[in-house]
Amino acid sequence: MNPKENAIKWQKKWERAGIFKAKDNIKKNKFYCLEMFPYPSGYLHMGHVRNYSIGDAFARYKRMCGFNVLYPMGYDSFGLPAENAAIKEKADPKKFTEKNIKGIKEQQKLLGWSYDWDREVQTYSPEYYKWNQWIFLKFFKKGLAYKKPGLINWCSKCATVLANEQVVKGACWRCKTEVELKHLDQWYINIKKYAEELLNGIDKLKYWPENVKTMQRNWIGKSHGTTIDFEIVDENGKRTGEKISTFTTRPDTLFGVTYLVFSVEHPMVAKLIKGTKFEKEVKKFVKETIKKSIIERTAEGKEKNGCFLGKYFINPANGEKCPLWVADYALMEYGTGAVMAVPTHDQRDFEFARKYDLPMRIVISAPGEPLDPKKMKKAYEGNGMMVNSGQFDRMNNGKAIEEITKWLIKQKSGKRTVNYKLRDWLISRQRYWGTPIPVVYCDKCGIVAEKEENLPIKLPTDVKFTGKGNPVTTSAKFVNCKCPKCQGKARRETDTMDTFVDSSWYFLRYCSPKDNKKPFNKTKVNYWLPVDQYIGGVEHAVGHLLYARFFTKALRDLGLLDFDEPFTKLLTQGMVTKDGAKMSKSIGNIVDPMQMIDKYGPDTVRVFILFAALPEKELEWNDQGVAGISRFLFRTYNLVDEPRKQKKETGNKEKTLIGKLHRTIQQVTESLDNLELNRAINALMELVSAVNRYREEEVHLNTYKEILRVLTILLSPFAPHIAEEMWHKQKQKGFVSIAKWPAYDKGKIDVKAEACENLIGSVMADIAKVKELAKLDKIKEVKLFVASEWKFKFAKNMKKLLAKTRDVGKIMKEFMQSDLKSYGQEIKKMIPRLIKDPTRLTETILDQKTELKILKAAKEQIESEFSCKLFFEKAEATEEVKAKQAMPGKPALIIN
RNA sequence: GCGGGUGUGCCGGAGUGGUCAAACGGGUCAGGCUUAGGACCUGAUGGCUUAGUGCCUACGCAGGUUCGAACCCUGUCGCCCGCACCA
Repeated sequence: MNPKENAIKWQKKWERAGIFKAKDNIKKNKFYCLEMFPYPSGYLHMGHVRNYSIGDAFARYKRMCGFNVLYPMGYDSFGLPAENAAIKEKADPKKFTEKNIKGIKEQQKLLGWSYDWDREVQTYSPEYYKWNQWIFLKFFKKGLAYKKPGLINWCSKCATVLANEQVVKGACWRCKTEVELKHLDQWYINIKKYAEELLNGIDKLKYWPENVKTMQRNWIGKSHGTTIDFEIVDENGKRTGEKISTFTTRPDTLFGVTYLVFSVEHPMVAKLIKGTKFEKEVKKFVKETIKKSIIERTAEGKEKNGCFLGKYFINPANGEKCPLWVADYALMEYGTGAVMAVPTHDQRDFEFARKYDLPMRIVISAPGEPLDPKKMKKAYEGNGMMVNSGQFDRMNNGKAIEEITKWLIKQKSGKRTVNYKLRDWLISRQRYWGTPIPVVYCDKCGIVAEKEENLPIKLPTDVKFTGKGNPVTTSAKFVNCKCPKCQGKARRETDTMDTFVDSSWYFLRYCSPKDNKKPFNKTKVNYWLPVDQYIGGVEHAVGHLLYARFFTKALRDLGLLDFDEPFTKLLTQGMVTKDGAKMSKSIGNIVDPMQMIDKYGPDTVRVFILFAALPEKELEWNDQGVAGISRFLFRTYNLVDEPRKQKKETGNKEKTLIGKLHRTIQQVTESLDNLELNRAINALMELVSAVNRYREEEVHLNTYKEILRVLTILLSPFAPHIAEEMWHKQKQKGFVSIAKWPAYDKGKIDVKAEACENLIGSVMADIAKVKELAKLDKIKEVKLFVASEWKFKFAKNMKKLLAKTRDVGKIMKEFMQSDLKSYGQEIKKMIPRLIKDPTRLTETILDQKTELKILKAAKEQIESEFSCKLFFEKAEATEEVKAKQAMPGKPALIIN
């Protein structure tokens, strides 16, 4: 059998029979297994192979368990690479994308992943992005999508703005270019409105990995605090009538405020310095700071810089007049963009105050020696007793947070505030290959939404890719349009949507991919969703996974669906590495899945990648390991390809092998349920070894057949093509891919037999030794000494004891006081377990008959193989042996 | 700094209170079978020892709980990942 040819053969048969199609059958139990759809880069890498092999094994398993399984695939096919290719190679992005989809799909089919291809979704098609636009309009009408001027992240290389989530360590997530800040008018989606629900919802995601949940919590970044207003005064203490708001989580330190800083982008800065002698210097400072990149500004351990504004403010707590500064360490994006500074109790303020020699005052006492602002080397950020704080003195600072907030509210200079780090999602992109934002700008009517019936607003095709500016703007036909409201002349929005919009709801489209009236059919979506198992990379923890959750909630509030969370279970698969590093072109350690398939066939690649590590852990690619899997699969296949001649008599290994089979079913089933796929394969390997080891006369033909039949079923989620071929060779009907998953019978799992295995193991070891000796012609007779009597005696006594009393402690005591030597250490080890679970007594300890049986078999084997004679009666042991065998344990081999 | 995770033989990884020198696979070594092949089969693979067997050491490090700990608790160190001048 050629594994690759065999795979292709069965793939064609599956396709013809259409066995993987999901039915919108509302009565049957559904299971929605979803993988993060790929960006079609044209080739499949090992990360894909891992992701989809996990999903496929699971989808196949669930299908075989009788679920109505939805297992779809699609392509996240808008995005920059296609457009960059267009610029570079003068290709059409559409053709480029279609070519790539074709390529990647061929490879996916070759791996035998059991998708329902009828439901394929491609985000670049007008039939799909029409609904992006439709949803956008719904959001727009609800105020969830809006345009506003703002300070945005700009990537000069990609020539577009980026969402917050797309800035990684101050650089563009895609090209790693340092991000600049710019003031621009941009489209946003009001995800912040859902911040609270998104945060609370995390607690309900019981089956999500902890790290992903933590990342989302941190990203949303909720903090409770107080907004405090300060009145601004001039040098003489005269009120200017202006107020400044600050956000703090530590209102207890209010009495320690000695100055206040604005961020350089704060709009009040310019107002306060206008026409003063400070104007020139401050402006210079602000300009220089803004010019610096985010990376530079947020570098670790960076010295803080600032500039005095020439104005002051009044601390409402003590009426003190303190200076106003602008500083580079205050961030416009967080809180109000202004910070009340408490040098003694905040490290950043401390550093700043030291540098510019600003006053410090202790307001919270630390335990131990009293704090001295002059001697302090760092701020004290811990808890303690309030001091220098008027009426709040001697209060615990935790209580003071509450009391001072109450007091501020009463004074009308403060309020409780909940602050989030999460910011609204910036979705407009100044690029071509994306969904056009369906609005127009009319001189008369302003921003006007397109009419629904005009959708889709198709991407223009008469554009030039110059590499400069947004190509969409080069299409006059597209830009110049009519206002949907007044029919007058208007300009069309040329920005396109972030591709993360596309992927925020694609999993809904799979339920009714051809619907041309709605983005998705509500009934079907309510049937299939939420996704039961989602699988993908952890890199989407705060991007895609948060957006998709948001979309679900927003669409729910639009009445389009009836659930709150899209993904019930999430698995983030680990990286695939080679030589200890992530596979990458630059390191040159890439393993091409296609080469592996040519050499070994898809089953080997799949099984290796599932077996080599737990799905969520890092996986080190190992060529030798792959060869090992290939051998395992051949060994398995050979069981049916070259069947042994079975006898139609009941053999002595019957029970053992059936027990092993049921144990395997149990292990594979349980492992699959927990997505521990490596362990499932592990169990299969053990079964194959066990089947390989028995002898013809040991098992009845029917038993043998049944074992192979079930083994084939168990193998099929992992190595479906080989399993099909095996199924076929066994003359089974239909496809094993949709065969019924076997149930295991706990009663058939022969615990006794399993315990025997150990014994057999040791006997076998002895046989091996005998073999060696036999070869050397050194023995004529072999005596096997069995000393197992003690076990049964002991067990009996134990049973009696347990029957008398249930006081385990007492038994323990009695036992420890008794003469251990007479029992031996073996027994000592055994006791507590017996106490723990007396019912296992008969299971753990073999009955004498079984043990003798095994030994008899071993004896026969040895005798026939080596034409020697073997004794194993205790009585035959010589006195000498008895003496040496001070501690009888396992059967021992005596060679005369 | 904060948060999440992790640490077991040559390697990947089992094992989460007792029958454990540690499953299964890979590698290596020895042997078998062979129309010699990257196929298949058997055995060995912590240390010291034996006729059989047994003993010692080991699960990052240090303590603790327990009759008994790789497993539970405390502290500590290393590694990986995420966030980070978030007021």
